[in-house]
Amino acid sequence: MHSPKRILFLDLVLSIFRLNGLLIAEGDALTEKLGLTHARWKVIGAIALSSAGLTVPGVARVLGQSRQAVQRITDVMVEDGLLVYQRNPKHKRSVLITLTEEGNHVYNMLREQQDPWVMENTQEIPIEELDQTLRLIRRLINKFDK
Amino acid sequence: MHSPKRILFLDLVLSIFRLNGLLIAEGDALTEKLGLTHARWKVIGAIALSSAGLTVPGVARVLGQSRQAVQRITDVMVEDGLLVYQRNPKHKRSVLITLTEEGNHVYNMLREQQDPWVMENTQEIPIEELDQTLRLIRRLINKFDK
DNA sequence: AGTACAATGACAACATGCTGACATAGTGAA
DNA sequence: TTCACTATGTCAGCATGTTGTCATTGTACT
Repeated sequence: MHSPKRILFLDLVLSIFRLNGLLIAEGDALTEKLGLTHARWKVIGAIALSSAGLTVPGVARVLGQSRQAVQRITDVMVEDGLLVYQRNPKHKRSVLITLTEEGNHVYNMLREQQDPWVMENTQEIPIEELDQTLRLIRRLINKFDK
Repeated sequence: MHSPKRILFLDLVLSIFRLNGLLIAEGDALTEKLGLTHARWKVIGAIALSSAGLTVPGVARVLGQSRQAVQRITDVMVEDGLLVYQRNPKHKRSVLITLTEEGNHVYNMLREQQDPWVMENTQEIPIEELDQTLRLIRRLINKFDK
């Protein structure tokens, strides 16, 4: 009933919750000077990583969020001049989101903050351990993502 | 610049975000019939696990959240009859939170849902892998939790 | 004892997430 | 082509999280 595995797994779940919160706080601190929040750097990151351009529901699928939540954020980011909606040759209504010049600039600044942060927090951790952990996390994601 | 480790780590971070969302969805689905939401079962779990009773800021510290957020949830849960505030012999203002009979009942039902869920999702995963992953996650938590 | 600092409760403003509902556009099969 | 189904944008309501502020209570040090 209270098997070691059960305890271990529940502990892992709670730790995921905890780490999630801490990572968001880290990211927010990292990007505070850029005027970004976690909702925004997630979107910027997703778009910057996509070569072909993404639609709003596309970003939502990548981030695993509702399209409505993403739409609200991108609407504000377009107003703020970080993103632009561009005609989508493949779809009359669903526009593509791309970074403006300013959006690209912010992304580059984000990278400048992020790189040393990653360095600092991974240098003592063997790459094999990171890899093993990522594999297990992915395995769990696949289990739950239906 | 785009070192494998950097990519791996950022991938891990994104996967943590993703898994966090999926776990919350899983928990919500699991406890839907009990009338719980993730904000509530987190609080119930924290209180049930503490033998001595917890204060509102105490729960907040355990969960890594703001005391205001926890206060809001517990106030509603007291109204709903799941929790009671009890005099704290050690502090005139800061009351202790305990489960009511109904709260205990709900927690037991939660356990009945949770146990098979844990079984189902861990049976193919060696305990060593869970342990390794938990250790790395904890290591990262300690790094960021200051 | 007195006093500065920390902890707590309470309230407010705001950001972000979800779901539901509706109209419209796109897609694929008969 | 037509028609059912899916995808998308939009609006609304709500749950949950954060931070900031203020008054009050506790605590610890001199």
